[in-house]
Amino acid sequence: MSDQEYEEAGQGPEMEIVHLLRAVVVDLGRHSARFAQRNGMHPTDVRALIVLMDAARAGKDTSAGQLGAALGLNSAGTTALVDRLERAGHVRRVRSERDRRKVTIEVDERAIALGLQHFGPLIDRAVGLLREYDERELAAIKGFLTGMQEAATQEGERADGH
Amino acid sequence: MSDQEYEEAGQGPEMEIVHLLRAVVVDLGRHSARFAQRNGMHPTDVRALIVLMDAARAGKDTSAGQLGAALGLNSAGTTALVDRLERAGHVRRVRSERDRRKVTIEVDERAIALGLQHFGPLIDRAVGLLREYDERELAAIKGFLTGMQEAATQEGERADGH
DNA sequence: TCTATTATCTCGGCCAGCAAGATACTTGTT
DNA sequence: AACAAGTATCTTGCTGGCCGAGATAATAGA
Repeated sequence: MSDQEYEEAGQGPEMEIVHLLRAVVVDLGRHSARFAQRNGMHPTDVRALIVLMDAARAGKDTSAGQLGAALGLNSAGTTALVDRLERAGHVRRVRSERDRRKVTIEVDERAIALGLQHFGPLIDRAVGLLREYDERELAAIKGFLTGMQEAATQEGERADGH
Repeated sequence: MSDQEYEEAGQGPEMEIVHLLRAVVVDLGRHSARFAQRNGMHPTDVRALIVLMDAARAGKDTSAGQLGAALGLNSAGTTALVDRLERAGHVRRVRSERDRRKVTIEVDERAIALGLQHFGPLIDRAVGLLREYDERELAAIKGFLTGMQEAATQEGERADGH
């Protein structure tokens, strides 16, 4: 981004959308934070449940180590996280049969229901919004989001020296 | 969201975009977290700088209290936050002339340069992506993001009992 | 002036996460 | 089988962000 482009930030139609996306990220973050606080959880706990439920939807088990890696926690932090979630009844620890060092984390059905109760209305609104668009418009939205996702992950790899 | 809709989650074209948006939020969050860690900062510190720079772009001063309120911190946490940022040289405390109780927080030019260095490439990619779309497609992207922002904030108010 | 209000800071404590090491299990080698 | 090395998780002790309560200082109204 050149200095000149920065001077114009917030003015062009493209920059307006960039700022809008950032605002959406912030506001959705706040939405998650409210869910966390309302249920006596921390942001990390919510992120953990999302990771676990994503894996479950894909039909995969998640071990404690995988969960910690996905969240960027070390082993001690991961143990503390799972302790909190288990104490709150949101997940269960299950020793793996094959490799008895492993602990797979299972999400409790009530935690899923709790999440649906909070995020359901927001998802409904999103689906309702998207139903108003035709195929070309949906492709544009999808293309932009996909591009931003790639950019966000690639920028990270680039700057990390991978 | 009905149970039936949940069963179908991830399958319809609308739900695909919903999951995509969530993934974008997560990945952009990670991108910010990298910036934070690379500069010895915490996520809150980055959020604070964004709040301060947004206000500055709008031509407004930000007091310590306003900053804390925007981040959901109490006064003790806000003081500690500004202490950290000031110690790192990212901001300056300036006593207001009119109301000498107030402390306005000014962002140092080097912090702005640091932010541009990190987020600039990502913004460039976003602008580049958006330049490929025509007006109707841009309107669709903008409309969807605006709708999601409204939904995220309104859901919060609703459930908070406002 | 006296009181109430507002803005920030100070103090003490809680708790999430880290670093280092312990424990338990698995795998590869002999 | 026995031993060493590797792997997954847990334990311990500590750091530091944030909170609650209260102190300090400045402004505003009667």
